[in-house]
Amino acid sequence: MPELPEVETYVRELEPELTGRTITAARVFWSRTIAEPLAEEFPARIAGLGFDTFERRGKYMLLGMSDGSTLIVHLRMTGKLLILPSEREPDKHTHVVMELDNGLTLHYNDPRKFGRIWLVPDRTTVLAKLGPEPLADEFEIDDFGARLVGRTAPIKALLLDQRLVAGVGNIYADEALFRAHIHPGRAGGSLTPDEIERLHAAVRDVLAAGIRRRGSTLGGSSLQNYLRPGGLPGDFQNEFLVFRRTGQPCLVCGTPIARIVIAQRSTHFCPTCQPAF
DNA sequence: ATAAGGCCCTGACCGC
DNA sequence: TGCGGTCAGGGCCTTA
Repeated sequence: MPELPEVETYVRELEPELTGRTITAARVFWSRTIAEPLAEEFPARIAGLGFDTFERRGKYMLLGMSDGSTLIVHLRMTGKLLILPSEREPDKHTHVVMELDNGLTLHYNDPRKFGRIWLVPDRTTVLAKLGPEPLADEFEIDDFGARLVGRTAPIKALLLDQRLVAGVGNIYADEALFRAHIHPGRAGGSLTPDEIERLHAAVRDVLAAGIRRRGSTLGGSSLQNYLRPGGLPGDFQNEFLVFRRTGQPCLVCGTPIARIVIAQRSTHFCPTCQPAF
C-alpha cells in the first residue's frame, strides 16, 4: 500500500533514471486510469515531453515536464510504475505504457485499477484539499491540535483524512498511534496536549523511518505488494510493531496485538500499551 | 461542518 | 477440482 514513504522512495529512485529522458510515445489500455486529460488525448499530449523535476506531495508523485505541465501519479492501493526494457510485453494489469528515448519504458501496472494519472498544466487543482506536509515545518503541533478540537471521530479515522495531514495511510497510522501510546478509537477531540505532541512526533518519526527503509512491501499476496521502480521490495515491513501482527505478542509488553475495524479499515493496536481511557 | 457508509476493482481465501 | 461468497482498502461521493 503506497503511502508517503513509498511514494517518496519512488520519486527518489525515478529521478536518476528519468532525468534527461524524453517520452517518445504512450499507449493507454484502461482509460479510467487517466484522470486528465481524456484518455484518448493523453498519448499525443505526453509524447515529446521531457522529465524536469521530481517531487512528492502527500501520496502524489509530481513529475514536472519540460513544457511546464505536471505528470501526477497516485498509486492508490496496488499501483506500480516500473522501469522495464522496451521489448517487455504489457501484462494483464498494465494499463499505461510510456516509451522513453533510451530503450526503456515506464509501465503503469495496477491490479485493483484504483490508481490515477493526471497530465495537467496546473498541479494545484489536483492537490488543493491536502493538509500540511508532515515532514515539513508547515506541520505544526499547535495547528494539528487546533484541527482536532471538538472532533468526535476516532483519531485513527482522522489520521487517514488527507485534509488533516497529507500522506498517512493505514500502515503508518497504526504504527504512529502505537508509538504515541494512543488507542486508535479515541475521539480526536479527547486527546490531551501531551498526547497531541506525542502523536505529532510519532507521525513524523514513523514516516521518516519508512523512508529510510524505502517503504513497506507486504509479503504473501502479490496483489498488495508495493515494489520500487526497479522491481525491488522495501524493508520497513520488518520493523512493524503492530500492523498485521494480530494475535502476536506486543514487542514491548507481550500482550497479544488486537485487531478492530475503524473507518472500514483494519486497525491494529496493543490493548495494554494503548489503553482506551 | 462533521460523520458514516457506499462505491470502484479483482486476487486471495474459505467452505462445501 | 470447481464454484460462490466474502474481504481488503484510498479517495471520492452521497446521505444524514
